[in-house]
Amino acid sequence: MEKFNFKITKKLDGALGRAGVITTPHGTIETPAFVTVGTKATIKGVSPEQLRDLGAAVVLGNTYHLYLQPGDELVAKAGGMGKFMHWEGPTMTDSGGFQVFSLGAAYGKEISKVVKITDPSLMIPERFDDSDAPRLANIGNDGVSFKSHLDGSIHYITPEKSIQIQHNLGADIIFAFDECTSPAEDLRYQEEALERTHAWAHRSLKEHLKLKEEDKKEIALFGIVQGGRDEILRKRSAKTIAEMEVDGHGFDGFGIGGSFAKEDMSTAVRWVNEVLPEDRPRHLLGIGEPEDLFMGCENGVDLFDCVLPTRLGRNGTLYTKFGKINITNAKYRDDFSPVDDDCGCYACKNYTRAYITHLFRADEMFAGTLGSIHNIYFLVNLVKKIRQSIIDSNFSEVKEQFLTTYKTNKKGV
RNA sequence: GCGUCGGUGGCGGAGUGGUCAAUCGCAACAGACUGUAAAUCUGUCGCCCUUAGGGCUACGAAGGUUCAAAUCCUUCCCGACGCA
Repeated sequence: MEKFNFKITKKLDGALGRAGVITTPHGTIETPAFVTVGTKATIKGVSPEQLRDLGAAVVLGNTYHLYLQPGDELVAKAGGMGKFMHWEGPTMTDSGGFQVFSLGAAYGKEISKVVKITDPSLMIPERFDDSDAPRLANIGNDGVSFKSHLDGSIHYITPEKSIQIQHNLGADIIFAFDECTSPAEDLRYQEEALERTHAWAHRSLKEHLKLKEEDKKEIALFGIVQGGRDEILRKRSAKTIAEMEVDGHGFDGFGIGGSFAKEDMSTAVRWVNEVLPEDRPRHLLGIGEPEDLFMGCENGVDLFDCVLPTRLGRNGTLYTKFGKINITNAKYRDDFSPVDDDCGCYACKNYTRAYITHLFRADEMFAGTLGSIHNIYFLVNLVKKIRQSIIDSNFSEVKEQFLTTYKTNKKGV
């Protein structure tokens, strides 16, 4: 069985970017790569065969969701998440740290991971003051108390518990339990949360090494860098996580977490990747718009995951080289061209916009499948092109060319 | 022919004297979505003026009662059912 490792094959001149290969027990991942999100051990609406055929390399499942349903022990009994879901390639699981945010501070609110407001501190306090707002995740220093959205039962997740669940799920790469903070939080809170995330990272690492000793599973653990939008915190976090060790063992790679204001993202990523050691892979958690992918690759990110291709694909928004289109718009009813005439995906090679808009209008399940296949292909392939451009030393040209066309946003073309 | 019930916005269907341009659902139109509480959510949805707001035309048709009618009365048209 191949052990986890990461090799850099080419670096970007004058920037942090690089192309490389991650090896896992279930195959290799050529990086940079777009990781597809299969929260509940399925890419919503897409079969593993379809996923493989469109060129995806990795699937990311979720600790919290799989722990609640069907239960991590059942998944272990099935032979691990990959075997359970019939995905033979590399797998990852997220630790549940994002649910600390999405079911906590963001619960019932219009806050998302990437905020539109340039300066999140300008968010209207009354709107975001949630001290007594209901939430499904409540943070303590030792762990997080979750109230299940499925049946209301209470579950206390500690770093140790998250790692135990993840070892049961048995992915090739797992993440330390962290606290993804809201962009609306002030610096004082970000700092407090960061200390907690660091303490949890240490406990995660310790538990992981202990379990690895016991279960002999070839699982790699990534530590997560947080720190909000503050330079000092981000760099401190990167340094802390990078240097963190238990019995001489550190993290196998890194996650860059947290939520951002769109404009902050590139600086935050740069701050972190300037500090993180070069020889271990970096995963920018939950980010995946095309312009973000260029930004991340340029700034030394090796892995991205994002729900956007599947969520948008299911909801009728499709990527094209001219920007995103809403395929349910009336103008596509009699448009017999493919979604994107340059696209080589199954949906574009075989179906028209008219047909896909019909499927959406008729509430047919296949609509979401075709939309997801197209969007995943689009993003997976975009990152592959970026990777190739790093290898071919023409990243800037490829970026410039793509983004210029993409921003024209010629809807209807 | 007689009787009963009913005719409301693209459709279904509330409302049964003022707070009704008319609840709600569907359809339609548009928007949002970034480690998935999401095959979800939001907005618009009679016409005109630029939003707050204002004006106009509307609840089968035509008359009428009333300060005020989708709502009451009369006649007519149409539909369902019942009796001949």
